[in-house]
Amino acid sequence: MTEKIEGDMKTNFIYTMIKDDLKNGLLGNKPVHTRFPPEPNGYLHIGHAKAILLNYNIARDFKGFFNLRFDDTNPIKEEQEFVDSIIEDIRWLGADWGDRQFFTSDYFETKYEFATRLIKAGKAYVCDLSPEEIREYRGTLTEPGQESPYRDRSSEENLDLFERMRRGEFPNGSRVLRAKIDMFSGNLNMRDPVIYRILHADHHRTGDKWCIYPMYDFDHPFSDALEGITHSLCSIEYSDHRPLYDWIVESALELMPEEVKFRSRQTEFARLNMTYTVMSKRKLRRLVEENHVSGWDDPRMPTIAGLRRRGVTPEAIADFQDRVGVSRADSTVDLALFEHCIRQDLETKAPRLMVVLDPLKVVITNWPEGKTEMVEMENMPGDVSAGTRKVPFTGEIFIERDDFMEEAPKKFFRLAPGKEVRLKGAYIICCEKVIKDENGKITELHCNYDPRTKSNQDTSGKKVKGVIHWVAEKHAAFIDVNLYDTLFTVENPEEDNEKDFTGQINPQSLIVCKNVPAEPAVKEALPGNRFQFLRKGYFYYDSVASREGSPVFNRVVALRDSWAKVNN
RNA sequence: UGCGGGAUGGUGUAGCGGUAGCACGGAUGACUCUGGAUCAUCAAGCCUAGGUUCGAUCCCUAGUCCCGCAGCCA
Repeated sequence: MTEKIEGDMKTNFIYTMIKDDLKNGLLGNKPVHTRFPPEPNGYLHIGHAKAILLNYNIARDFKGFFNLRFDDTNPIKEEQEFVDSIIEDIRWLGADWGDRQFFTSDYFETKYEFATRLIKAGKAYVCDLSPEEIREYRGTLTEPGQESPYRDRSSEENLDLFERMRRGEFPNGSRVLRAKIDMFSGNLNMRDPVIYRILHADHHRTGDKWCIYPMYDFDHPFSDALEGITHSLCSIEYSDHRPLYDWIVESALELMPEEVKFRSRQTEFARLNMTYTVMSKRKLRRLVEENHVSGWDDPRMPTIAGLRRRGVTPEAIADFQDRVGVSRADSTVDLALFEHCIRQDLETKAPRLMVVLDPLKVVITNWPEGKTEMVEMENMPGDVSAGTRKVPFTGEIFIERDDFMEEAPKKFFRLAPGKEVRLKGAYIICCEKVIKDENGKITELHCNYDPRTKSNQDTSGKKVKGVIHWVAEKHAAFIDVNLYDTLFTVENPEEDNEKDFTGQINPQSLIVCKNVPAEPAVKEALPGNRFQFLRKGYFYYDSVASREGSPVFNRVVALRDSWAKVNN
């Protein structure tokens, strides 16, 4: 039985490691404890969702805990606005941190104390080198650094200087506190890294209480140790920081054992990349600031806020993350996988509705003048419990313009002159006349219907290959619809470093369809509802863009379209 | 002659000494009142070269290619 449970567990290198840790008793009687440590300086995106769900799922699967900790060590970049959006996004994703919401700034005092102990232990010193000098002394990738002339100050002097740094006696950039490690290390991070800098700036939480702030490399491992994080997961670019992480944790254990809850360890995994999108905060910010999109929550953005407004469900995102897995290898996931997860989730959740996005009028010449017939349609094919609805059918309807072809190829199963097609839920019609304007544009079709072919009561014996959707003109409700395509025209917008990625933006990424006819049932839709517009895709009632009485629907994702493939 | 990572079908990911599996994507067919969904079938892979072994994707050696690192950012 245990084997069965083990078998159900995900098989990735992190789960394997944790199982081993548990088996080897590395955690003692401590439960597995993870965390997600966002810096509140921007919006979360789908790549963050990978990290959030990975950490959260581990805590869930191993019956442990998951913390949310804001990494707010840099007052210049961080804002409350982002704290709020991050909380909203993580909640929406379904990751639950219970009451364990922390700010790294909560521990500034403890961290200061730790720093002073480091100084007393001769493991840190105040350095007066300028930023430029520090860079020069650091050496290069291939050459070792050289030691700072301030490296061997007495701990009394260091302590005094550090206290005065805190008191605000020195200007920004004049001095820093550095860990005394090894200027000759092959790992740049170990060359006496800066651990505190002077920043006379207001912090979004601590206000003007501090004018010195810890650096990530000092702060992060220590916060993990304080919170008892057992497995500190981060992305690959932090691999080089791991020795420093361990140095800090070991030092904390040695100098501050009373505060340290666990000897945390860092494990790195590859971040998520997706085709047809960019993921870096900097690039996403440019898209917003240069108005290539309408904002952080533009439905074309890979941000959580954007995906939510697009209409993607948190379940689809979770499923996607499960399928993507986690490894240490660089990878770019095919957007098609994400779209598949979305479709699969919505397939059984989204009731069907008929909407014509590009209307072409059809007059049914033999339909009794003025007659409206209510036809019954399933809300969810294959799911009787979802019930049916009545849809009005009349002699003047709209069909999709591309469901008609004047000169149709053999494989075209829809309407063409002299050819028959079924109107979904209603009758089979045959096209008898094409009406055009002076420019040759088709403005209207005249068709006749076969009264024997009513859906579910068909006595004609006719078999037609094509079934199309329609909306009765007289009863139509009108809605606005946004059709989205990928924001970029190329799979990897960042591939060519010479070209700016904004040059690859897809001019067709948003197509707005105004006042498009929909069956009257759409009037009962509520903001936040999702539907499948028959044959057109899944759509989301966008509460942000909609106004009273004029709903806006965003296409979450189109349906798979095998005709489009045949077609080209 | 810096340090640290990584290479399994088109894409993502399992397998860690015993016939290379899953998913997406692709192809073909069936079914269908959504060219949707569903079902069936097929194509497609271990970076290279040596070595160890009865047997290597896995272990060893030597390469190749790719990624990250020189903020008082995180």
